[in-house]
Amino acid sequence: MMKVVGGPYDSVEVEKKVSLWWNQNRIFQKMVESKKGAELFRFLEGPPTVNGFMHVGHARGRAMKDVVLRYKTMAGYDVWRRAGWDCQGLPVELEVEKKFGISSKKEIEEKIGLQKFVEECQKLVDFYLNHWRNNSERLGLWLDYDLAYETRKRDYIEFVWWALKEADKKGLLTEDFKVVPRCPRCETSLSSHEVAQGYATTTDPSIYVKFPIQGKENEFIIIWTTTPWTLPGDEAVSIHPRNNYTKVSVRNEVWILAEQLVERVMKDLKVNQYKVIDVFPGKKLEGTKYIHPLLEEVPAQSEHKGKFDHAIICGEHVTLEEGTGCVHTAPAHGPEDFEIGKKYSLPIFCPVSGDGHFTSEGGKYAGLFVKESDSKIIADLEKKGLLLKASTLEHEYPFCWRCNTPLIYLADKQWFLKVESVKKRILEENKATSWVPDWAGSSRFEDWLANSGDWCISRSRVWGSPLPVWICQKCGNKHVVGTLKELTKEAKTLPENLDLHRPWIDEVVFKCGKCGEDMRRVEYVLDCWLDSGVAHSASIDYLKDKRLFEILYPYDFITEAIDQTRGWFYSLVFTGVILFDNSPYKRVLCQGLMLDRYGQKMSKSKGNVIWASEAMEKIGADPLRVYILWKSSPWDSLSFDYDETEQVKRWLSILWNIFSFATTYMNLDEFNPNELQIEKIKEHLRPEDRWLLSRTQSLVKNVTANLDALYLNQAIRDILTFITEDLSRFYIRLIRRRTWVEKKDPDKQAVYATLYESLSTILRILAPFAPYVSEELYQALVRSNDSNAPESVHMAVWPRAKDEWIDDELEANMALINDMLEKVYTSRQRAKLKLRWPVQTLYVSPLEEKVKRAVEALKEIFLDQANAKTLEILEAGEIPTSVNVRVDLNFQEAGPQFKEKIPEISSLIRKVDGRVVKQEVFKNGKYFLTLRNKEIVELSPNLLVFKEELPENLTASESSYSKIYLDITRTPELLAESLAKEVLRRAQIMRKEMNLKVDEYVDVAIKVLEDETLGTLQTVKNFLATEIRAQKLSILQKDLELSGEAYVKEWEIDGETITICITRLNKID
RNA sequence: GGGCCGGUAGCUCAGUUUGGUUAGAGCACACGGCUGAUAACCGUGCGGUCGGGAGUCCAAAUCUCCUCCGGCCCA
Repeated sequence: MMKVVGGPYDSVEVEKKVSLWWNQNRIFQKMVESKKGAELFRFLEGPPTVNGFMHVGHARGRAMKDVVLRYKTMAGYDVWRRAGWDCQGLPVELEVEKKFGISSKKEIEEKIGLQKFVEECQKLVDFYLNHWRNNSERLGLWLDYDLAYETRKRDYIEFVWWALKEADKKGLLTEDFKVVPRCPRCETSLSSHEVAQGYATTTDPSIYVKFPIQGKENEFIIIWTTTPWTLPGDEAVSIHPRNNYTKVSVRNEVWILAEQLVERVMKDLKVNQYKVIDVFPGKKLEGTKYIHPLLEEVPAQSEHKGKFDHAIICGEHVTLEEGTGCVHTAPAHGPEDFEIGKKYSLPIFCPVSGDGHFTSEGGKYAGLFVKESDSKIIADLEKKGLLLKASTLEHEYPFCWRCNTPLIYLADKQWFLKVESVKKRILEENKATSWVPDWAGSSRFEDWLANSGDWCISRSRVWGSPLPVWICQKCGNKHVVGTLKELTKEAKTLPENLDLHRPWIDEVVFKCGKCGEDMRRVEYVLDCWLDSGVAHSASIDYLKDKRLFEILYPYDFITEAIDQTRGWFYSLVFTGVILFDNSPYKRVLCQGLMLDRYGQKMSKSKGNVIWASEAMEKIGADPLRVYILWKSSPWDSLSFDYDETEQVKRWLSILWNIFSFATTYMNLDEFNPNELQIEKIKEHLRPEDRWLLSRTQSLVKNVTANLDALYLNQAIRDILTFITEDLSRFYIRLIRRRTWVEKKDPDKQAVYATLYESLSTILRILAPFAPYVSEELYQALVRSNDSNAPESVHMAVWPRAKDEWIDDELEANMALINDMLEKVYTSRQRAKLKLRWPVQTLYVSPLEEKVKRAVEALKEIFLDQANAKTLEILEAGEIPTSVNVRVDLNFQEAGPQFKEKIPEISSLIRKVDGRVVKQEVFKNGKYFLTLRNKEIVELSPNLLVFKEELPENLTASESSYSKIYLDITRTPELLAESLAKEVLRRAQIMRKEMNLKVDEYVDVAIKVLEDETLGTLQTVKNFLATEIRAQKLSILQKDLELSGEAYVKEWEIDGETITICITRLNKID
């Protein structure tokens, strides 16, 4: 027996029920089992950082993953879908710091202790990991969670080490300087993210300094700076190669600066008399040497004698918005300075230590805090006559977000993976990768790759994979550890039960192979992007057993948000090429970002974040998924708006109601889908049935193609349109009457077979998008009848489109019929004719031949839906005989052509029967008129105007395909039928209000006031009795005798009061 | 400053690859209708300088150039 889908659609309720059922019956495991041995589809899960909660943006990416994986599974693949979690990194540390009420690395070491701190990080990760797994499962994302990989696990870290050792063998692991923003008080470096949140307005010195040009008397290059303390570290002056520079004569001196800035600088320096003596492009200055302005104060500078040390160099980064266009360059104190310094092989001279004090290399300033040195340096410059002006400036400068200390940029030793030698391979591999959308790979990612520099992989933090590098304290010998085995075998001291994290790993000491001294670990941890970047192999036990690697690598598919261009997409391809010389992924779906309803980025500080758990509780996982997938292309940004999810819920409700309708009647009629397949009842299929079957197959075809192309929104949109337009709006409405027929009528059986076929197909293609509701409906419609059917819709086979069922002509004809029906409704509305009132005749005047064929083929549907008795199909361009057609000239067009002949032509053409002219014009494209002087005039359609004069009983409307005339004459028979339908409708409302079963019989009495009404109703008594399911039907003029079970209601119909009384026959149980 | 994405009705989006009839949907709003699957649904109406400017072309939302606004990434 068909299980009936009842009640209104309650997504949350359905999902609770289904997920319980899934768990109890181990459906996920069974699904996985059932695909063992099939062709593999290899998916690599990008591990979410398990820090913080899952928001709807995360849910979006996870919904996309799930759609693809479920689809591929149903399509017959054995899908590799191991879950993974990114556990380490700064965000976890920051949250733990907050928990302890501290805010710097220094405090971790001094107040908490590394061990306690790391243990707390582990606990926090446990907490969030649990949250993420629960919410992912609630969302319906089916991954293999039990075997999930975690970047904090021993085996995982071991692989990261192995990868670094491989990189080292290839000469790609190096130590180098990097300029990083640093808080001198917390003694820690800050990430760019941290820097961004600490900008504030502050007052700093603003000084102009003259740098004497070597070998020239009184010639200077003029620079401007707000950080005098960086002058001891100055190594060069940068100028823009393509901007013009000038030599300006001031008093007895020559100054060099950018042409464009001369006026402004002179004004600022209060120099009134000057003369520009030369103008030339900056490039010409390259290599010009100057004397370091603090050479005497900072003796270490005199050792810098390279080709470009203390020289003018060229840099595209030089702007002409402030200063002099000549930029003092200290490679150790600015990222841009550092970059250009490397290009010109300048020394990375950093006379400042991590706490912001000058070291002994700072000469005269040794021991001074940088900010305190500013005034001393200014005074020294003044003394030497090199200072042009010292004032102050208000500007934006970054401060430490924790302690509000101004940040300083310092060069620091860090570890890098070198990119140069592998870049070509990475670019090649990226070209071979399939990106959706294409531009994400071919433009955006390629641009990033082409411009990427060496990857700084070291972090001066605690909670991360430790850098596996040990350095000899004496001779500087370097030892990179690649495996645990190597560690345990070769270490000189090894703590018991070694945890690979800090602080335990820091206790491991090696003996130097060269000099025998102790080797200690370099106290860095690794960038967490390196952790996730090796997920391609670290997640599958590569070091222990390569079998999985051999079948999985490279993976078929990954999908993450567009911001992973610089993150995971990059770290994957980088490590893949380094280790295995190819990219770990073949295809990428790039996801857009999730914004709030106003298009603003969601952020905690704005307070506009929508958590996934909240959304799922509020609207349910299915509606959330469908909404997210439906609203925009996967790669476009999406503004999340709760109000809009209502629409999606309504659509799913329609689906639910369709099933409610279908299962109710199928159950009532004991329809058995297994006995009655389409093939068996083929000859009873009506055109609308064949149409629905055709539409269903077309839909399957489109959805499959869109899923293959990863146009997920197109796929779900097509499904939703089919459900609302084709099924609900059209087919169900059309076949409703056929389901009311008693007994096992083949015409009704055809409806059921058709509906069953279509609905069971829809469920399967909807399953990846809305897994819960699809399951619930599948269990009711399919599984309740067929114990041989797959246990779950997610174990069912993806439908293959049956081309032989697709009838393009039928679909096109039906579209034409619908177009015409719209016009009928328009006409009815104009004539104030309710659709419930039948009309006698409908004339169709097709404008194209195909319309005629469509109407002929689907005449019955057309009449039925239009509620008309007879249909007259006219020839193309023909007009019903009762319509008078008048023809006249289009004077605007005809005037210039015929000029003085116009009056005659006009009077002649008016006398002709317009119908004849119109038909002639329609057939031949022209009409010939003979004038009194025998001249023959050719009239083309654009010269003529036709005016139809409709008789009172006709109303007309026109579409691009046809013209429709409706005969609205109301005969007594039509009036009787109209009245019957009015009464019927009200009786049906009453039945519903009485909560009668659909097929329950009743007694009915109808009281009318007018004799005429009584007579009219008598003529349709049988019709009424059948439709209301009245065992006894009486139509009276006297008062009704009421029994206790009777339900009575008075109605106003066309100004007359009609009382309907319905009596229940069966007792209520 | 560079790269990429987007800008179409009050709102959310199609359409742009490949130029071609009157630029389409849904929501919202107004009016009307339908209803024994329906807290549903249907019709009609209202609503458009296709961000702006210039160009190419018989023809531009669509191609080219410039420009403005928003977003992401990089400097």
